[in-house]
Amino acid sequence: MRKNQIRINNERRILAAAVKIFAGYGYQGATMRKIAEEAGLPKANLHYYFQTKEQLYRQVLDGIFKDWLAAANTFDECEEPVEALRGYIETKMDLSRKRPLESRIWAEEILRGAPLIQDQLEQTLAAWLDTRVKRITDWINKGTIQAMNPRILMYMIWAVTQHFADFESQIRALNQQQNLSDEQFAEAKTQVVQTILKGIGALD
Amino acid sequence: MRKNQIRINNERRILAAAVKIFAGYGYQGATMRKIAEEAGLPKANLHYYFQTKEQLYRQVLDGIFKDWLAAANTFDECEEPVEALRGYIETKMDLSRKRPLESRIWAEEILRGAPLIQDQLEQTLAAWLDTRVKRITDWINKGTIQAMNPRILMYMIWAVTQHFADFESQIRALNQQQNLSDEQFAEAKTQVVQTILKGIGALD
DNA sequence: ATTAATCTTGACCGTTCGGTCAGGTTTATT
DNA sequence: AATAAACCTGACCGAACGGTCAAGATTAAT
Repeated sequence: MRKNQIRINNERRILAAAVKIFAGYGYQGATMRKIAEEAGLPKANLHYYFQTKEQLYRQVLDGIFKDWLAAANTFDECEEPVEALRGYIETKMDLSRKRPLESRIWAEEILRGAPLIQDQLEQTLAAWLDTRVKRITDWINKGTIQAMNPRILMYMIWAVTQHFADFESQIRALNQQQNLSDEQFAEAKTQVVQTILKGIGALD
Repeated sequence: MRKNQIRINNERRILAAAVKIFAGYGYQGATMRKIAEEAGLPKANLHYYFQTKEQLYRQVLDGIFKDWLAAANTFDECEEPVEALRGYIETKMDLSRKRPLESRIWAEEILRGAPLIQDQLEQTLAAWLDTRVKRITDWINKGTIQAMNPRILMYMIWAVTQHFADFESQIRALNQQQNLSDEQFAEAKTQVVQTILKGIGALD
């Protein structure tokens, strides 16, 4: 029962190539020719599976968005703010480390004013954020963490964790032209968690 | 003694238009036609003052880089970590608020791997960072702030402050389709400063 | 007033872009 | 074995790109 196997395989190949090229050149800078070359397929073949460049790009964005939301599981499963936030920050840091390309595509889309994902931001992401804001507000009301604006806290977490993916080339230039080693990244992860948790009065 | 007045005027107009268009569309998405239209000049005239699109883009980046470094004055003029860091963070936040376009151009350049400014990053910015790292290390050795990796602290500050410019469209989508009001932004500024300073043990 | 330098611009050029399509090949169904 | 469905692809298209250029207009210097 392995119908469509060809389609499944080729779509996967094309999407993987598209992630690389979109991340490396941006939406406008990426060309169907480059993606086809990266995928090892003729350009016309891409248009057989994805009618337009924009449609291919949308599917890439969809995949990123799903990973993005899935990273919140830890946040939801933990009762206490220290565990929940630590887990969420660490998961986001790991995502930046393991899948920086996706983070960069997302960042560029937002940078350009989110022309294609505005709806998703205003609907899905806004709802997602609302429920997390409520949880943080509960913690504040219970006195577990200090009073603050939960939205700004989330913005800070997103900013810092994604920075290690989005600004990788800057960090490399400031680190003797070397990407952060596993040890350096682990140190960064620890320090980010500590600084934020301590910064909102969740520690000591 | 107002020679070259025409040149000065037109270069300024073109550069201002270039900032808008590069920020709005990215390097590849920006076209000389759009910039010319924004500047209210014929396209051929742009090439009279700036030979190529890349040269125009480089000059835009140079201007941004200078502002960027100039923001560090507060940092250098203050003796104590709380003053110095608070001043630096606030200055960077104000830059994000008042000149988000420049921040976005910078971000896109880094996102693409910094193809045109790698040298500046490795030379000027690396040296700039080194001297600030030394100052922070002194504070740590004196026990004014807790032990940490000063570089990661700087990355965090950059990430958070620039996020409010670079991810403005995301923040707007999560804020009932409204840009942050002056009051909201002031709140964000305060919270960012408080969280980071408290997070590194510089407060209380 | 004359000359030189600077500035302006419409028309044009080669290249590359996203996308199309006809016709051939391979795979699945009966 | 025959038919249908899915897949493949070289060649092509109009549009838009960055950039050029010659010829004219304006400004500065003498």
